[in-house]
Amino acid sequence: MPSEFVKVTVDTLAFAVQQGELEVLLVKRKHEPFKSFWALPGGFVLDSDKSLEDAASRELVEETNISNVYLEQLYTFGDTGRDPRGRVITVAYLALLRQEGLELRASTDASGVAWWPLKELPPLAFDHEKMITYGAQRLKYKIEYSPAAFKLLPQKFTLRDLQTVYESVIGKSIDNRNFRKKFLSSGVLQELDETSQEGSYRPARLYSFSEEDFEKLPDRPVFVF
Amino acid sequence: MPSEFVKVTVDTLAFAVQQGELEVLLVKRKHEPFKSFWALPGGFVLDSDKSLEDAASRELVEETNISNVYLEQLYTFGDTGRDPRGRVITVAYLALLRQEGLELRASTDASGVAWWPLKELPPLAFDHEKMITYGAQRLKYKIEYSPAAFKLLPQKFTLRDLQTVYESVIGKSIDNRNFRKKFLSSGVLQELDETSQEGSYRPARLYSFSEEDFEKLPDRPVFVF
DNA sequence: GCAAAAGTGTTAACACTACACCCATGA
DNA sequence: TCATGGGTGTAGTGTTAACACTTTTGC
Repeated sequence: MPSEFVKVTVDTLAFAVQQGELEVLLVKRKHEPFKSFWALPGGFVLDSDKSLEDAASRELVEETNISNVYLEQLYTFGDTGRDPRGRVITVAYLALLRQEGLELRASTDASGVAWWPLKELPPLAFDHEKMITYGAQRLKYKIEYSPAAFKLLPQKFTLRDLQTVYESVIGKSIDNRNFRKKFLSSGVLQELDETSQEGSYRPARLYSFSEEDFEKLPDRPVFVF
Repeated sequence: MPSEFVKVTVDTLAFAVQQGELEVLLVKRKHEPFKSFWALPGGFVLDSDKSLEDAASRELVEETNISNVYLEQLYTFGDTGRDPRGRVITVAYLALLRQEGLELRASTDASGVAWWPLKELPPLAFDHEKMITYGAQRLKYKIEYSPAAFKLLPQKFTLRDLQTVYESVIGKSIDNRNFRKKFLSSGVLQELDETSQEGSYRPARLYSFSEEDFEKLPDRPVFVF
């Protein structure tokens, strides 16, 4: 076989925030190598995949039963020595999900599928720990200049929910008055006529994110550093 | 051959600013497909390449004689139909260069190597025009929040040089008083005891970029949108 | 009326924008 | 002395950070 042929896989880093914790979706491997280690869902790119994103999407459905998610290319890992079986180049994708309503189901190739808090990851297959560290870092930047946070929330959410997402992702607490002011004046939130009732205390107003209003925002100023 | 084996190439988008114009480095193809079209320098990843970046670096030397450049991964293109010969996945790299002092030399596989202004690109092979458009956009963002501009300049440069780089990349003119204020107060420039003499007018002070001072800057504030 | 989380305003420091003229040099 | 690009300051506006108490609800 000519040496320029290599194996290419796509792996997906699916993140979600649950109870104020940033979590990532992992599957438990049933076969060697790294049998019974946890790993990112993913697999080989096939000729039938029209695009790399299609391949990632197909693997995500097969291995976790999650479909119809927003995927964004993260990085391509291609150092030698990543896989004991030989050179494998992996294109990593980022997915941002709301956990509620998902029905995880492991494929027959896996002995489990589960959300893991980033702070308590199990031993991982291949270089997947490095990949997750990289992805979490990218998400941290991304949430600051893009509306990524809203992909981690249901359509209707409270300002507290939104703040919790930011705090989980960036790993710091934020002043709630400044946070609310910022978002209420940003023009990307629509105040709904509904409240959420979570306990025996004051109900919180619900908001939704307005994609159209976000697009209308002027470009940010030059020279941010 | 099992279908999960595919061909992978690395292509490099090498940018430089010359006379206030953002330019990209291209090579003229000697062979089919796209014979005599201009294309990005690049080629197949080999087993002997320890990393994708090594592969990009090796190809850049082979095809243009440029070595020792800073490379950064840009994006991986993998749709079907990119290459008439079959599925090819391409990992694109970004290189930021100063043109001065480079000795371009085409490989025997190419019939030319040259810098082309982004505004006057020739017809390009494969989907390379799309790749260049994407790379230019990324550079535009990148220059705003990172010290990328300094990679496009010699070690010693005038504030006018720096401003020209910014203006070429973002495609807009900038108020020179505000620009100077911004950078002089940013703490990343070191004023040198030298001036540059370019014509029969006032010589301009030279500065250098201080990587260490840049690293010392505090993290930018949260929520930039 | 108590427990729990929702919601609210002001001030001071800093950063950004807009804008037009004088300065230093070589020829 | 002139032509050329180098270099400078200020006022107004907007943005951010710091900071603590009142309100609403169910029980």
